[in-house]
Amino acid sequence: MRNTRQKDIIYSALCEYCVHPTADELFQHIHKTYSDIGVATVYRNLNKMAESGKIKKLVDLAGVARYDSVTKPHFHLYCDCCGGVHDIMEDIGSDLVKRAEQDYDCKILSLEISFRGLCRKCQEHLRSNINESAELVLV
Amino acid sequence: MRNTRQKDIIYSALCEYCVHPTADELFQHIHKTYSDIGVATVYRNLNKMAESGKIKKLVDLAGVARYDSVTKPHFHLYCDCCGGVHDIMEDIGSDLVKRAEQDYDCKILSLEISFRGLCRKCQEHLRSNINESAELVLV
DNA sequence: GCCATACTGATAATAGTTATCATTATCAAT
DNA sequence: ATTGATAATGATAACTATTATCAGTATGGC
Repeated sequence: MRNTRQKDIIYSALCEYCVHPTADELFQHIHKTYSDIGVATVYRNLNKMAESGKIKKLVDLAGVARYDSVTKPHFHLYCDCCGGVHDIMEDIGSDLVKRAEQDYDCKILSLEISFRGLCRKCQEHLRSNINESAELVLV
Repeated sequence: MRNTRQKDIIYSALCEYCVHPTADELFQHIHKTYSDIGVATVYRNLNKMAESGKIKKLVDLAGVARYDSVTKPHFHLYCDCCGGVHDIMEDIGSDLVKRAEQDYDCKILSLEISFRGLCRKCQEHLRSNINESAELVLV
């Protein structure tokens, strides 16, 4: 794998995010500053970096790929309100893997835990809105 | 939601599977017997039943939607070898949810645990093949 | 600096899914 | 049973996310 200007730009752009962007979101963001970098290059590099383990690839509830620069084991909260994907750094994996392997006589290589709900920010907004107006309706 | 012949056929077809099929796999299967049922109807009914809670919708590692007639809480093993999605019925959810809600001050509405690895059958095949031939290479 | 070749950008192609719309089936009220 | 409002259907067009193609370009070991 060669080092290219594009790869560096894509990786640093990804690192700016904490709500793990899709390939296209990242492309749009990069395109503002570096209009010479093509979509295919963004997709290609993200997938290559995910394969090599430099970044993580995950699939959101709509089936769209998202990318994460944090590689140490952790899980994700998909916010119903803002659509963002936030990190949950609980340490639980290993027990779970051992139990499932014993109970089902299978080999587990990795696990991904996806929580669905409301992130801290959205919950706060919701709370304050409810205080201001009782007519608020959740979408 | 009205009752239709199509919905019944689609639901019973889904119930036959234990490796949760994609909408298209289900359509292909149904099409053999009921060639008058269209693809759109299969997609539509699966999504409607998932919304109403009659079945579960999940997204596999490739981002493709899969459907599951088992609605009680459980998790999934995505087999790297056969591509199937198998049920893991461990009881762990509630502790995890409480901990994450406390630690991250968020509201969790559901969680999905996805294991990646080898299912029982594939692991058995692998073991017996290794005994027969030492040249076996994992893909 | 040279050269093999991995990488690039533009674009065509693909896969999975959803939207459109005229037609048909369902079901509550008669 | 018949009616009528309308939800559901099937065919297909459209859309979205992603990958493949390919000629041209940049990288890095020599």
